[in-house]
Amino acid sequence: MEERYEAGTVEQRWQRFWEDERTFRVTEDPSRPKYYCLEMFPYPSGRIHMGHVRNYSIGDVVSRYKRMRGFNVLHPMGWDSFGLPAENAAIKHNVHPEKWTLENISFMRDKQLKRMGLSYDWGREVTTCLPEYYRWNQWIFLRMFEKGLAYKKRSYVNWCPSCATVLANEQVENGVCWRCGSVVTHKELEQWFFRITSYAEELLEHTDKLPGWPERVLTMQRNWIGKSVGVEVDFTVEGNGGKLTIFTTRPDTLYGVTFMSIAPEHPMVEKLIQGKPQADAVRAFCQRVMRLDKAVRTDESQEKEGVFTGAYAVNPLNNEKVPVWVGNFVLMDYGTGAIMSVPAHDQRDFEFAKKYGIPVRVVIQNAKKDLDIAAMKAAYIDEGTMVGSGPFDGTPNAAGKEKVADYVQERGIGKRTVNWRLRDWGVSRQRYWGTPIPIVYCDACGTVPVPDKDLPVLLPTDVAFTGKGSSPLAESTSFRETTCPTCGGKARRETDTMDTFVDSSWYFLRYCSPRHDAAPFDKKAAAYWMNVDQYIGGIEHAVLHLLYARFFTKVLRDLGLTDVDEPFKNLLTQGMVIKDGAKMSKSKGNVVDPDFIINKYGADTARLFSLFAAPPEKDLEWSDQGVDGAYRFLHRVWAITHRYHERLRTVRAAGNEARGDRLFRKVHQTIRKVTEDIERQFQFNTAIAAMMELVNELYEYTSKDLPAEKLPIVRRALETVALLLAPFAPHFSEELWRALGRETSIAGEPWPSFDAEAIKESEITLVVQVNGKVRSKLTIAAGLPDREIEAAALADAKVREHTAGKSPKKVIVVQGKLVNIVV
RNA sequence: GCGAGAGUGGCGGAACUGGCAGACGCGCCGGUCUUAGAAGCCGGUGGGCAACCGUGGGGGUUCAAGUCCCCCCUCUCGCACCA
Repeated sequence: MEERYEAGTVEQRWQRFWEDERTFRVTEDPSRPKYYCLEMFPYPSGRIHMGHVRNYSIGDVVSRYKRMRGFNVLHPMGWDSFGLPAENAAIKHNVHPEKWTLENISFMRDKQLKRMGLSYDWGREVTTCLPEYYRWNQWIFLRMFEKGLAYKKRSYVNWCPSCATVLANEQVENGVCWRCGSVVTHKELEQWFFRITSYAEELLEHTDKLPGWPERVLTMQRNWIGKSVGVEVDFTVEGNGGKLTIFTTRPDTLYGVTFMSIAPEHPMVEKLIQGKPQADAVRAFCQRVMRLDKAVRTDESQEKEGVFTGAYAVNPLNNEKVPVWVGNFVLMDYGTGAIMSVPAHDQRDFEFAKKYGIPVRVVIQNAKKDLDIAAMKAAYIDEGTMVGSGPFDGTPNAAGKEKVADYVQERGIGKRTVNWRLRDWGVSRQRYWGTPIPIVYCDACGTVPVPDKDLPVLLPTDVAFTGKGSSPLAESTSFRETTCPTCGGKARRETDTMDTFVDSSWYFLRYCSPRHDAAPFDKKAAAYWMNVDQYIGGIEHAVLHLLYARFFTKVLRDLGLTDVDEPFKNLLTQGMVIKDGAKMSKSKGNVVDPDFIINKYGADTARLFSLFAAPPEKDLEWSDQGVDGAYRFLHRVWAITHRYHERLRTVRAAGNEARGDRLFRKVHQTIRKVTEDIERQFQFNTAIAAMMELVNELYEYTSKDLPAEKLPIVRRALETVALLLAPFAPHFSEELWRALGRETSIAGEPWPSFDAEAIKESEITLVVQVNGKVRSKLTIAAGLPDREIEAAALADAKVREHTAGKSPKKVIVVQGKLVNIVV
């Protein structure tokens, strides 16, 4: 053993060892319990950042710990490698996206991740931009197409005029493109969609079956899915006999309707204004509203405006005639694009009615105090009794909701419905660097799926990246022109590619059998490994990726490929790494480069610090001095091991015979503490603190000349430190283990167990309080009865001082903790 | 506005079912070693001269409250014209 700890040499040695020994390669083994630990795979941007270091350090502790506990641990890594940055690099630096991506991957894998000493089974690496992976995206797409889960429709989408592509909702930040800052516009395009709404109900219901997920993520998903139960009711348009269908969650207020509002895009608008004097004004209004960007339009602070169409609709419940307005706040893509307005019981309708002088009619009466329309300053939205509602008068409104719904349904003027906020998932992207959509358009046969035998539809490499016009695929004649698989005639390929979220929606299944070439994954392998026991990643994917992955898992289950309903059993959302109180970013100049830290201190220090500075789910404030502290701790462990390793060569580690020894007790207390902290929600920071305490105790224990008979206890302590530290600072621990004369790899050693008997203290220190204030401390034998403890406390000199001769009114004894004397 | 989470020394953070607030680390102060310094090692470190006071503020329950209850303030994150 070297006298000084040189992280670089140590880490290289063990990284080579693990690689040569194939230490972390795994296969299915039904005789052992499996554990699947997964961190969200990275986009190969070129360099890892501190967020990755933290994410992978957390996952690696979990994996190595579970491994030491005897689990067969699947811990894979791969690359989410399709996406815009590669293409932008191509335009800017004239390098092909594939070359750029693959080079980034080898750099990040070989020069960065492998230097962190992560226990990945690199034999399972998955790279989504390779045909062997994306052909299965295409295969799954075709299965979904067959089941009607993938379909094409015209719709309005976010469009960045400068990047010349559709943007996903998440790529639009405050109405501008996340990448170039251009104002995002809307464009009506024919796009492919996945029918995620077919699974809305199950996606929502199963949020109750994920106790291992953070509540806030589940809440975000529930909000996003946005289930809303209500009724559709048909209003007849007076005069032209047309029908206006509205959706409402408040059928109990149907008798209070005083006007209707429809979206400017509503197909009925033209019909309603036909021949009316208002026609031009309405058209102008609609034009003006529709021109606005979605972000502006749906901003709540946007003034609520409307215009009367001149038409009237008839309320089917009371046959009353109410005016139909066009409102700028009515959305065509939610519900039916038309609403009934009840100003007395809806705040927005109330404001609108006040603004335009529309009548207000109370139909839900407040039981405590009658509502007075003239005095009302806001809509009454609380519970009450139905009034002015014909046959329903006197019904409590909660029950009224059901009764009116039944009534409407019986009379055939409407039906119960459920509306979802969740939209179908638009997956088309007008970009090159993604999975080609396996569809061919033939003038004779229409939309034709590419047959399985022709998969993969390869991305052509000989395309031009100009950054102008349409996407390189659309410009590529050789790609676009093909023959129809059905009739053999001339046909053209779909030139859009798939959203990269498709890639990440099932990669965790691919890891189970990454080289399988008959299906996306081997069913048996997946049955053994799935589901993911622990998934770890950033909160930013709370809705998108995590919802899509859940959706895909259910689709694949329904295709008979897997039996699991949910992909991720437990989810840990780790906090951000921040510096000087702000997220690390180039523009703020507060970025800490992982390479720099690893070169200077080694990976073990980088890992240890990022685990020690904060609990995993909280933000971590980066501190250069804190890193020094972690480094110093490893040096301390190294130094004391070095001091004893020669003398310990022939010494066996102490066992039960050492019970009662101070250090031996601390060893076992530490095993318990570290084990509990890992098991209890991965509290690595306190686990590391406990190891530091043990090392501090060890220094104190050895500070005076140590008799030879204590050496077995020192050996036990050092071996335990090495074992407990193994998941956290793996290279370092291997080296200690070797220095202590052990020949095995510590990564395969069983996790130490503690001896409950050894933990027990023979003497305990009790706090003695007088009237709740600490006045003295008592060191007594453990396990004395309350009576004796009380007597000892009352006899204490300092206690007598504070009780001043008064006799105690009450004495509380809490075993092992304190005595409180009340006078 | 609604929902979730948080507020503890100079800093990051501990404190299991109410039971010594501040574990551990950083920083700072002192000692040792050294010609000197760095590193290491050892000791100290919430405030206050003290009685005492201290976990965002104010009430309460309790022998005992960071922890439980009520009211309020601040911050972070999500949702937010969804009919």
